Amino acid sequence: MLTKAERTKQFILETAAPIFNQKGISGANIDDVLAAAKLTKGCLYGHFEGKEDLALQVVDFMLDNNGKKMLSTISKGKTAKAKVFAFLDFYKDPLNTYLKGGCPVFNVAVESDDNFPAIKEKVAGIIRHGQELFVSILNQGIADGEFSDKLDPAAFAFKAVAAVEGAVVLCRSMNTAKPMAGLLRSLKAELESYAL
Amino acid sequence: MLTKAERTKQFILETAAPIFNQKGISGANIDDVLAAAKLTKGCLYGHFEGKEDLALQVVDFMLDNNGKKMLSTISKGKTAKAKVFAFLDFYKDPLNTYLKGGCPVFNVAVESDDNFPAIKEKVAGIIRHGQELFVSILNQGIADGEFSDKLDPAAFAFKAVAAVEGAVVLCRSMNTAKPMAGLLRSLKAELESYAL
DNA sequence: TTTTTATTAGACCTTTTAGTATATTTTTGT
DNA sequence: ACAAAAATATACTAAAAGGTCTAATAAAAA
Repeated sequence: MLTKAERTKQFILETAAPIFNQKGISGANIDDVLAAAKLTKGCLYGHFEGKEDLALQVVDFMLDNNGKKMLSTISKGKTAKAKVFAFLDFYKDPLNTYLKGGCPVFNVAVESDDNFPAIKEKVAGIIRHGQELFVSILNQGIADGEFSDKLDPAAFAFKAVAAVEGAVVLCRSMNTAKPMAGLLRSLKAELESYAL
Repeated sequence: MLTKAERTKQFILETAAPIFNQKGISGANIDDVLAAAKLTKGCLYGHFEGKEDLALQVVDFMLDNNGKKMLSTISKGKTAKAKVFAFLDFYKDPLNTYLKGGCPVFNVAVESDDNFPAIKEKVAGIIRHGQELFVSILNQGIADGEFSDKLDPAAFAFKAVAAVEGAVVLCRSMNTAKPMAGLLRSLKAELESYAL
């Protein structure tokens, strides 16, 4: 069993995550988190050194969660095609993301870009790792005779992720999930055009 | 000739734009802007009601500029295909954007999403308008016999913008412009596959 | 159960940032 | 060039946000 302190810390991270994801690292403040968690300064500062530390751990928490969720989603697909489709469908409801405020990877990438070098490196690593995984899935698909070797795994992986992440932002801004459906259809068709 | 006050205001907006684009609306502060512009409070508050007003006008300034730049870029293309290619090439150097900090439309879209409803609506309008323009260019291309009517203008317009904008963020985070080149090639090839 | 230790509440302090008021300088129209 | 008006600098105040300290409470060990 987790100790009381560990549970409280976890609870703070869980409570802070949607606040940071929606308001951003700069926009979120300690008092918001405390009010949402119904906790007080003394408690929070018993678990975190300060806002910077909290922000870093919240980001870690969000990105780790996202990675796990993504992996479990993808692993449900048995074939390469099914894995890619599962990945794409993960983004089908951009207005109601499992974590309020859209994709944390992307949100953090945008904000950390010019402001938080340590966090930027962390996200960059996750993005790179995601690309590698995507590429390895497509390569497996080619090796298994699922796809033609005309398929450029790196190019498709990047295109798919860029498109889908960009689409989340566009959809959320315009307040409609509709264009996402068309995009997912198009990306699926594009992949299927390489099917053997 | 512009009055002194108008020039100063313009200068403040120009100075503030890269700061807001890089740090975000929440992350940017008045003193940053004043230091960069080598101006003082009294001056700034003579032109803007407060931070909120400044933020709103800086956003307007950035988005208007972007729109003008985009339009002039696109209008250099004579055919529909050339216009779309010009649009795509606009994004070819994501690490060195004309305005420091990446694409202001996207940055503002991400941050305003859950925090600044008025700004969110403004960006949403710009995105919608951009889509309409893109679609009308593609429709013109179909009407002119440049493209097959198998081309779905709305779907392609959304896909292209989402991909390119998403790619800017991914490239900036990973600190490499390389994948963007492949993406632009792929989007161009995709469009050309509908050429007659 | 009692003692010890860890955790949390709440009041307080500090720093940062936004905003104001007034004096001074600079424009601008005559 | 001069007077009126506008624009700007400087010093100040206000508010918000971050961070600390101590007492009280709750958890865990003896």
